[in-house]
Amino acid sequence: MPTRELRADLIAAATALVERAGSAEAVSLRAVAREAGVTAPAVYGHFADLDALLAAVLDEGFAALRTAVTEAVARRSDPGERLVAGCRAYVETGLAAPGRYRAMFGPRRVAGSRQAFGLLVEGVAACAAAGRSRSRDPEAEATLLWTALHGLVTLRAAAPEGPWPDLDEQLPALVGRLALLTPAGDAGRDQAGPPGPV
Amino acid sequence: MPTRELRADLIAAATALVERAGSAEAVSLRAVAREAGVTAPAVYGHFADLDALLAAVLDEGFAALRTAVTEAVARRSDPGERLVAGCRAYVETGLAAPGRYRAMFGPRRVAGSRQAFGLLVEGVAACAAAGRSRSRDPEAEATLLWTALHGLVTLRAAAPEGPWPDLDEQLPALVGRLALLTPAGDAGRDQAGPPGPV
DNA sequence: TGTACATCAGTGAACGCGCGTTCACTGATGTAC
DNA sequence: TGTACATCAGTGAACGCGCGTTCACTGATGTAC
Repeated sequence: MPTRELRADLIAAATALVERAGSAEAVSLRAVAREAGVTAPAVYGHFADLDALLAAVLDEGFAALRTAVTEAVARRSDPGERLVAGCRAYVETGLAAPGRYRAMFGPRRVAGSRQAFGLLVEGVAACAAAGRSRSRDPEAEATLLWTALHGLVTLRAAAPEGPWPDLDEQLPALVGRLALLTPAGDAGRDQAGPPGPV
Repeated sequence: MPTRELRADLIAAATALVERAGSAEAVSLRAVAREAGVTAPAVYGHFADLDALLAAVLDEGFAALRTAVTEAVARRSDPGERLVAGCRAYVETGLAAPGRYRAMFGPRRVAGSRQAFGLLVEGVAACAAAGRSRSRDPEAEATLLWTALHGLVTLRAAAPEGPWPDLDEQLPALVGRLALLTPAGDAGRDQAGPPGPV
């Protein structure tokens, strides 16, 4: 058993247990040590206590979210596409580890989530500046968006058996409507209908 | 200590603990008994085990959600108003006991949530039938709505310190945009802008 | 190259604690006469 | 009205268990000479 890698192994083991339990509260220090193939006191060489270990797990989760969104956004230039791609990356990263995502927004831990929100505000504002969104208050639109994306991940995580519509349909509709995207290119397709009553 | 009321007292005690802990996993049978002013074995006279007790707590939560929505909807006749009022009742009931709400959608428990979804589909369909919504697929719109309402409750529950916009502003926008409401009466006000690019 | 020693990550034993669950019990309540 | 008895909801003691944390230790690794 290598020595200097134990810290990473412990985080990996704890991540697996959080995912399996679907919650951070149900994970014990001894269980993590067992999963990592090490005795319980060995944990204290790397973390002050169980809370510190779990905090590291959740921090990694927030970092994963941030990285995925940043990379997805960097790969495109059209503001509408960037917004949709960023939102999709957020949702997909969340759904790739739904138990961890849920724990990240669990009781008494919200940590690094506000950073992602900043990206969202910028994304909406960029769309508005480019005439791709009718938004007059990008922060309000971003709040609605974040709310909906969060709901998408957690609701699907809670009822994974579904039935759920295809993400490829649902997500552009959600983003298009909440960010008030206007119909150019792919995004906001569903805004095309007549605005008046049928 | 009265006898026949103990069952209700235990549920009330467990509800309080779930709320305080923000999660069902962190609640123990002995803690519930303590909170109810009774010894631990007394619980077994009313519930098979801790899981059964917690299930009763969550069932009450789903019943509260159902009742609140049903009553709010029954109090109005305009389909658009009914939809918004029902959604508001859902969110407010959830936020009144956010810990319990979170537990209701926690790992391995989803139970009675699909019923509320039926109400939502009907609400959107009624709006569409009355020409108050452009929806061509009420089930799809209802899914988006439920997703967003769920996100609204859980995200605010996770970060209660805010800052969050006023529900009176946020909720009609969310419902109006996702349910494709058309601007008549109060709801869907934000659909009034021009549909084309600025 | 070979020996003596310091370092220090992880071990194994031990502690006290709260847990879920069992069991024989007790003592209040309600009925029969 | 008064006594004897059945019922049964809740008690108190006990069990074995997994937990977080402590402590002295061990044994592999790396350095000094």
